[in-house]
Amino acid sequence: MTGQEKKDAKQRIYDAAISLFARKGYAAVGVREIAKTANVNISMICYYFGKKVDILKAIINECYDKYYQTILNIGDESTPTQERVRLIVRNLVEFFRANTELAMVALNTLPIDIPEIMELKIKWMSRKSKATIELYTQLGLDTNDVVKINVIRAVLTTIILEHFQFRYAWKHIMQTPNKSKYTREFIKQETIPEYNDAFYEKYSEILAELYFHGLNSIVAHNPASEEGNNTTK
Amino acid sequence: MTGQEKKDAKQRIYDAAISLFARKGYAAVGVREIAKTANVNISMICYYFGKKVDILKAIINECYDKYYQTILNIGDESTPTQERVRLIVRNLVEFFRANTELAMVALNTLPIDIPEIMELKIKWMSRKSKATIELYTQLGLDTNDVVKINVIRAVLTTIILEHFQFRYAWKHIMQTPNKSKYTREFIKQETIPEYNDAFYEKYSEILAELYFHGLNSIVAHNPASEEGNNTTK
DNA sequence: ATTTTAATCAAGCGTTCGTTTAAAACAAAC
DNA sequence: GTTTGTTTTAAACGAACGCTTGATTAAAAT
Repeated sequence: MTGQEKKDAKQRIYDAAISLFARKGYAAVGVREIAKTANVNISMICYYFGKKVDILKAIINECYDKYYQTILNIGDESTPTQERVRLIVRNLVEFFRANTELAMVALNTLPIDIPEIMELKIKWMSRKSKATIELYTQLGLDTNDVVKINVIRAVLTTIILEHFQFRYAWKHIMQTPNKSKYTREFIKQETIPEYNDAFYEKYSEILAELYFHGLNSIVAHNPASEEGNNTTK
Repeated sequence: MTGQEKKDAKQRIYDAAISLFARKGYAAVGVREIAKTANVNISMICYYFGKKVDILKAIINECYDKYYQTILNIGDESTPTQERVRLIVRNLVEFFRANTELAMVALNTLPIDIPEIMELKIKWMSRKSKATIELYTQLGLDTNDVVKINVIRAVLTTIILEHFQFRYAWKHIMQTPNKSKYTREFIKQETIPEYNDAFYEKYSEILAELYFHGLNSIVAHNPASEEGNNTTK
């Protein structure tokens, strides 16, 4: 009760940063804005995190950590293939639903010109590649076919992330008080459901269906006019 | 020959901005850096574009304009469905291939806190929604089923964009002189093909396959335990 | 020959950036 | 009640930010 009622300053800074980075992007948010949102002094950020980029590091680490717990928790090779696909879709959807802003920041931030972030992302992507190979093999996919791998590499994550980004943007569009002509027209034209449990149950089911049958079709796909240029290391 | 040899200043500013925005993100790039890269004085940017945000507007407009030329150029309803899917995938891949940086900037920039950009994007997205309805109908998709629409809404664009973002990032990873342990390990572990015409022909074919069969599976999908909660406006 | 227009430049406006410092406030421990 | 270590504060550092100004140049139009 001695001030434990409110979250400690570090957590408030962290939460404010996630929220602001998600909405504006990492570079567009200043430390002063984070401090103000978190109701702390500017130098608290330095005190708890060091540099601004260290907040981003913490965000990326938390996100990928949770992300990999998610995709690893889909049973082993004894589980039927379609069931595993259903599980991975369902888990991913739940992950993004529970960590929308966290995932938006971690997955959207362009790392190319921030070497430390680039390295961090590469470290995690390296893990992911290894983790997914096993699933691809079970699906019957030729993991030496670089084209097929390039097509499906990040399909699931990307599709789901895009959905939550659209949902996130939509929420902000609706909250904007003064809407332009185009915006009002767009709102009228789009049919947006309630994003509740029922929606995401159906969403996961349909996405799993699409993913499973899509994958099966390219596993079976062997073009006639192609010689084996699939192991071009 | 009177200085027409080099592109005019406005074009140099525009090209520099696209390249820098793609690599670092809009907010992380300053006008001074754009001017320096374009080899012009800072005030030329104001002279030709006005505000910094006006460069972004021009980029977004050019991108979406080309984008819609692309997705509209896939024949009409008399064209066989699978052929139209093949066409739209092929065209989209060619579009992203020819305009990678332009598309990265236009599609990745977070618009929520820049009202003018938000409006611009909404204007274009509104057009897209209308344009794709016709194709969905031909595919046999129930366009009143908000869940199915939510699943496939931006699937194609998102998948292809992700591929080119990965390719873009990979190029920069390889160009970095001092690579860390993780990076070297990642490079060794990944098999990256030559991204030439042959690759993208096969890539388009496989993606079209995945998309077509995935779509067909969800068109046919009618869950038993669901009553009609699909018109929840 | 004179005026108009378009293009370019150096310099600087006020503001905000990420970061740091040194000291105050506070807690618990002795 | 003093000490000790943690948390918080105000103030300020130099650098970079977006943007503007006023002068200069060269070509075009009159």
